[in-house]
Amino acid sequence: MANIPDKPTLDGIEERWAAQWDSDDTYRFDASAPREGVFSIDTPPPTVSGSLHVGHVFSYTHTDTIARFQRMSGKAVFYPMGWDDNGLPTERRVQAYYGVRCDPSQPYVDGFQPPFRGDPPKEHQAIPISRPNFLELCDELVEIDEELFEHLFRRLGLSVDWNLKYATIDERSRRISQRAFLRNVERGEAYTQEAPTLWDIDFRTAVAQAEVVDRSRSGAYHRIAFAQTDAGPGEAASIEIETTRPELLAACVALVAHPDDERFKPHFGTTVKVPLYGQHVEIRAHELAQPDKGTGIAMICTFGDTTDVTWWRELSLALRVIIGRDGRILPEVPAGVDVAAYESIIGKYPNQAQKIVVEQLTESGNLIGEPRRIEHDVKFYEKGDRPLEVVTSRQWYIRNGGKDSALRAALVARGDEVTWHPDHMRHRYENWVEGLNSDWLVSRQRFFGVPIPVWYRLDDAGEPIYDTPLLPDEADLPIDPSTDVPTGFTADQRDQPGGFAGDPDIFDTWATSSLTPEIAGLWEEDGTDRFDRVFPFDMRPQGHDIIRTWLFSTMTRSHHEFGVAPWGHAALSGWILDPDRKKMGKSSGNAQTPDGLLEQFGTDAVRYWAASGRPGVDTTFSEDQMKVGRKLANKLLNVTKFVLQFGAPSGDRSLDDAVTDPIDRSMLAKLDAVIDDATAAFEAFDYARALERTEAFFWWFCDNYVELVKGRTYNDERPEGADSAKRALREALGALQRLFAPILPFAAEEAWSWWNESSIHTAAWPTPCGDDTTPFGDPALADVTIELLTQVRRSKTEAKRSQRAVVESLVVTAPTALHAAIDAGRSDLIDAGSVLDLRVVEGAEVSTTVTLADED
RNA sequence: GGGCGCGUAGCUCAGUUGGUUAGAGCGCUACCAUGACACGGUAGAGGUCCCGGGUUCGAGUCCCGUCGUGCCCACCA
Repeated sequence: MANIPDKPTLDGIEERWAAQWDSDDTYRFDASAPREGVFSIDTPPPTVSGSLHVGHVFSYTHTDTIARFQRMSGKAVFYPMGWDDNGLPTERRVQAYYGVRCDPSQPYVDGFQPPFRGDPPKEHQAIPISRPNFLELCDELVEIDEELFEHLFRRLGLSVDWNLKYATIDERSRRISQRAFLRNVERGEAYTQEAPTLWDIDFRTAVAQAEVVDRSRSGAYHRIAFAQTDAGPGEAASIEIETTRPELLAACVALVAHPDDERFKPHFGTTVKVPLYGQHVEIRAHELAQPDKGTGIAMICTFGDTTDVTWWRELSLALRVIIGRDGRILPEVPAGVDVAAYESIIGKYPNQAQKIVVEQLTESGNLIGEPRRIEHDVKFYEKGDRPLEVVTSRQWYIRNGGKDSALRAALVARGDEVTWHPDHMRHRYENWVEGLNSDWLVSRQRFFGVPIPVWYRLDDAGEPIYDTPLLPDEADLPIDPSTDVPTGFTADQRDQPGGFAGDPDIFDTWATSSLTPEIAGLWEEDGTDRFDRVFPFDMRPQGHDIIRTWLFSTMTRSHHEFGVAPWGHAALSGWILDPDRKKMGKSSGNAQTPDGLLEQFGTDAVRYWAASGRPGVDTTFSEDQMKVGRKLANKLLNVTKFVLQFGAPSGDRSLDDAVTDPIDRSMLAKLDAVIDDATAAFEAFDYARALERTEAFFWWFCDNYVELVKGRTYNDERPEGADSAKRALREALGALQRLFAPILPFAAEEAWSWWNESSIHTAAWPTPCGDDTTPFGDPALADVTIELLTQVRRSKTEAKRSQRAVVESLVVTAPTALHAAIDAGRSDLIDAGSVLDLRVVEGAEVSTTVTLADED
């Protein structure tokens, strides 16, 4: 065709084809397709917090290969893109970018301009601004970041339908998030409760179990003597405990030992006096106390850790709270605690208070021996910098089986409705669900997020009545209870006794992103039947690190709302490892920028590397693999040019009639097996296997088959043979281009465009030429001739001669059974090997004798 | 402590119901300007499949165990 360039090149094809696909709407979802004709993808909305890294390129490429395969297989592919922009990451980025911080007590400033737009100097003190001003800046920055993300994803060639874009903070997401929550409230699946929870003192918000991580920190065991208040004659006068948190002595409410521990059995029910602070606490028994830990008896404080919470609750202990929401020791002296001693630690952070308390204990003689240094794991918020504290606060929860074994079992069973890729990832899900010990805490004391859509009546004293929250009508969603007024009230009743108050909190990010199927699928949005056409989704792609958060929370919401799993397949991507086998990430400072890689190697080359990582397997970052991908894409262009150059076969015959040469039929039979394998692999979400099979065949095709038959295509004296080869070459080429299209969308489209009118990405997925009952040819036949060709090549290489060197005589020894096969490739072998004389003789083993002509 | 992976050529990895002489790419070595491709081509060297048992006619593949390595969870007085 006329469109073949003289010099095929990969340079610039990304911009050209991305623009073409955009203007042609190549990837637009057919909204009229029936459910069974749809392949729907619950795309992970990336956190928009500044920059993309190689991990994004890796996992999004995997999904895209599946999307492209399904599209070519005839499905209407529903492939949306969302931005997860609500929540803490955005707040943090806004603070860092503009040099501000949110202070809800500040008044709104109309037309506020931040002091900086990007990179405030280090010494800059963040200026406090009102919540509405802060939210405006969030909206502004999110828009900038989202443009960068979209640009990269387009450059990466994702076949997303960009008309299906959403953001987790946009109006639709807020409406759906609030609607789903209100349904949970109505059905009793969501509830509010005042209880001790893990609390980040810097972000000043509660955090959920799923967001807690352990980090190793150094600490010390302090052995402390508690005086017994009612020791009998001759008994030890004190009981010693060990603790890593002596600063919590003032919060001590009991000591606890195991009920079977003979050492302490006599003391259960007696009391001791807490050093320094003087409060009397009882010695209690509880199964959770471990005889082999420390001295075998522990102090219970309200609250040092989550075990304390359990003890406090189950033993019905008193409450002595000393740590405030800002992490400092509270000014109020707890009941029974010595005022003078307590005053010395008021206002201190725990680590500061610990120093003071240890000094005081040393002076008082209650510290036994030297503190013993240890390394131990401490709970942190995954985004936080200081250890979590336990703070009592009122929060909203959604039931997730953490406190209900029947629900837990039901959610585990939902996991069985999903096909996991790879299968072993299901264990991570089950493991997590079975290990839950609390409900899902969804409220956060933050600013940029979906508001919790409830108000509370205030009693005559102005205290909220939490038991009967005031709920909005669904028709009014989304609402913001801090500005909207509940039905039956007027704005001037806000925060007045007898009036109402809005819930000040927002939802955690996961509470909204757990609804991505509903958001992308327009669940119960007016004027659309979209949801019925896409839900349950076919595919949920995501990283295995967020099984416990995103995957599980989505499952929970779908279980409550619809009673089904939200997708049929969950495809888990692995990590990127740097060459030292460590996880690559921003934190380790070794992340390559995706833009740089795409620029340096080309998109297809980077995608090739990504697609060579097996599903769910951690994959080494490898520029070498990208070079291989570059080479492959380049080869695809060049072999296309070469094959098309031969021209089309004459006549208009069927494939079966046109391809007469057994060697050609053998090649196409081999191709059939590849098509079958690649198709099965893609259907099973194994893009890597599909690529591997296709690639292996492709190189065999280029290096052996094309070399073998090219002489025949030039041979005007054998038009039948030439036509057979040309037809077979084109058949294989078209199939190969389509097999590669999901992985190398740009090179495949470029090569395809030289001889086809419409996009390869909407072309039909290739099907085999033959079938099981009537194979198109004998796949092994061509191998016989190619083995002989290889031996001829070897002779030339060993003689250090050019492959073009003339073979004066080639004598092939082979058993009679192979003679027919050798004969089938005889003329091709003579052409490809530059053989003057070929003789075949009978012999048990295959061997060749090659006699090269002298050099000129 | 519990769960789940992984250990095959110098490197990165395939190896699908157990079956002739264990594969690929990169790298390495030697060679080749041959009708598209030097971002090319041809060929070569290179492996006690972590180790030890067992099942089997036959084990890289199945079973048991050891070691190494990674992730998740629990415990963290």
